Amino acid sequence: MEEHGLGERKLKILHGIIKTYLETGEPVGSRTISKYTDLNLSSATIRNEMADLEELGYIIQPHTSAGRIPSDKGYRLYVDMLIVEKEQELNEKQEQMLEKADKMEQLLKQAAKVLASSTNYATMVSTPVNNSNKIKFIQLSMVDEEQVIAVIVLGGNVIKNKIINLDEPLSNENLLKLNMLLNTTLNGMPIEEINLGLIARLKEQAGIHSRVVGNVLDAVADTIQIDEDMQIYTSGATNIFKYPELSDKQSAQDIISAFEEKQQLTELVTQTLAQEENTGIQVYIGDETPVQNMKDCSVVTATYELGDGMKGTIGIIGPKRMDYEHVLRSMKRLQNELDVMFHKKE
Amino acid sequence: MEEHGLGERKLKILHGIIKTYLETGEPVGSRTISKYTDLNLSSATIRNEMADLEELGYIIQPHTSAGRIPSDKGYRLYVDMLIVEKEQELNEKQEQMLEKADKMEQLLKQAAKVLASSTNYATMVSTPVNNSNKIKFIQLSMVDEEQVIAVIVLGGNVIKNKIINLDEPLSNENLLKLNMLLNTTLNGMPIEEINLGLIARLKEQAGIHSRVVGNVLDAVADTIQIDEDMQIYTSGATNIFKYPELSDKQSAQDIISAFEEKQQLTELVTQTLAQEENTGIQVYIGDETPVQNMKDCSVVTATYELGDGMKGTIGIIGPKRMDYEHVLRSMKRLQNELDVMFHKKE
DNA sequence: TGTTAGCACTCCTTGAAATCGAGTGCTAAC
DNA sequence: GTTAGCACTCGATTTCAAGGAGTGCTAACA
Repeated sequence: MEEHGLGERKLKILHGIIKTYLETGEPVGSRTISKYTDLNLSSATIRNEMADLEELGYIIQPHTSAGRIPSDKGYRLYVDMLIVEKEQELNEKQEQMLEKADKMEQLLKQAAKVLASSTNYATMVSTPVNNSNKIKFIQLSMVDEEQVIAVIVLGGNVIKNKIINLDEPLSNENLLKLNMLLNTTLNGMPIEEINLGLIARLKEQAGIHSRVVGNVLDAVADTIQIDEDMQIYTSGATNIFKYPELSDKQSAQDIISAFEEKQQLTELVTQTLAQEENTGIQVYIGDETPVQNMKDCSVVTATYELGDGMKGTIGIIGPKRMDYEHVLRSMKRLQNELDVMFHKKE
Repeated sequence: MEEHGLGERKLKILHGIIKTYLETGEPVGSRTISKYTDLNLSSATIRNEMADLEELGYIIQPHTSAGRIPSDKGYRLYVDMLIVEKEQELNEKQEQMLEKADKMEQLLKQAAKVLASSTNYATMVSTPVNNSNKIKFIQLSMVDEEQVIAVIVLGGNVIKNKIINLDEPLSNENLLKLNMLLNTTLNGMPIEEINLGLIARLKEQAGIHSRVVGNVLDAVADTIQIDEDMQIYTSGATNIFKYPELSDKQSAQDIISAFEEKQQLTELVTQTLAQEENTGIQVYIGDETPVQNMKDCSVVTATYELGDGMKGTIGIIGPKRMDYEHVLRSMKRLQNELDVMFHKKE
């Protein structure tokens, strides 16, 4: 994690300050710490240590005659210690808090809701996306004289469709040929290998019918390529109003529009998925966050997996004085639960 | 609309008060009206009239020494007048503000966004739902030994799928039979006619294979029935922060969670669609709204149609001092635009 | 040398009092 | 019926004083 070079005592004091501040949201003074910790030191001594901690950048004094609040650096140290500590106690007993829901979509929505209400922060859950997925099934069928429907199933049973409007008739015979061609060529193929070159070759092989066939192939390629199908479900955005430091108009507006417009959350997910961490859990404090709108918050993300290279992200957004302990625990639990659920379902 | 029995002059004064209040959001005094209107009356006279209007319940005095603000009743009168007035000028020239987007989903999202940014209110757009839709195409295909995919296309090109896990193998022959059966029976059938009785009859006809076949049929029926597929897209929820009267924590929280949880919006849509209005545009002021969380707002909804009985809803949520004129105009325009777009696309 | 008591000082918070001003209702005159 | 004039009301804003939490520093203590 990091060299901090703080003595035991300074560490304890810092810990005390952060812990207290997490609860109260008010700057914490020397007297409080003096009584709170088991150090048996007078407030004066604490004051001296605090002065040091401030100089080292771990805490901040909002104004001369106020107590201290943690800086981002302080939070960071605290969280890092916490993560180390928590990694020990793996495989914690996990209750089943999620009812079974037969649709994944429902399940994830519910997960977000449960997480939000159990933490009192804003949450998001993304549907899993495939960085490297394979085509499992592909088929064209006539709907009527003017329309063909393409159905494609990817690994993880992701289904994609497209209705293709024909501008000239396509014989049953040709449809059959096309289906054969598509199946022999594309079946089992990872989608990232499907590119313009391949499509061109396919068109060539399809031979003389190239105009209609070409259109159909283009449509198919298009359908596969577009992977905007990551959905993000959010819940508890209004929880931020529980924290005065995020409740002023500007902050609230920033955070909530990030939640509504989803664009920024998508980036957050992408970035999270890209980063390969051992535990799969990441904590962004203040400016560390990839989402500019949330620079006054802390963001905790976790990755869950489905196999087949499908991965999704869970996220919690709250004030910097977040109950990191609880959040990390909840995260880990949900992460496990999702893993279990999805592997059961396969 | 309603008997109000107000004289020309009182009406003009009320109109002036509302109009001014819409712009400023501040209680409006007699002097302002005296100067604003073309009545050429002194503030004293206006004051007398105002006292009358207050007694009649059209305006309210927040406290003794303040100007007047419109009551819900006042707004109602204003809006009703406006609607009558606007119905005259149908078929107004409409600009194309929406770029073509080939996916309906994209189109609707964009519509919400455009509407939000052009009005500065919060907006929602629902995807169309079918009260009475017909099956246009239905097909089962083998994905592999253990899975069958059902693809169903409804009128309006709504596509539904379901992957069905087989617990015992299904021969190609039987699959073929099933497909034939499904097509002869269900094709062209309105979905509301598909019920348990029909399914039972189908199962009977399918004969001896009843176990596998039964499961498949159940799954198909299930897929069709579930019409939770109405999506609601929202935009500009944070616009409410532009209006101080909706910016306090409680109101903001109420409104925004209604927007996030969608549940209440769904009810709003359902209710709107149920109500058959000539123009398709409805205005709910304050307590009139079906959504409890929005009782301090005005809600304007409009219905758009796709033919085939597919209908969707557009909604605008803003403060009671909404620019009704502009909103009604925008609504009507968007309504038309959507109609045009969708009918073009068929 | 590290710890602590004591004290002057800072500066935010709270609340009361003073002031301001927009707007009213009423009366009397036109 | 309309209007000018005036006393009055009452929320909003500003001002000011007190209160108090917390600090930094110094000097004494173990």
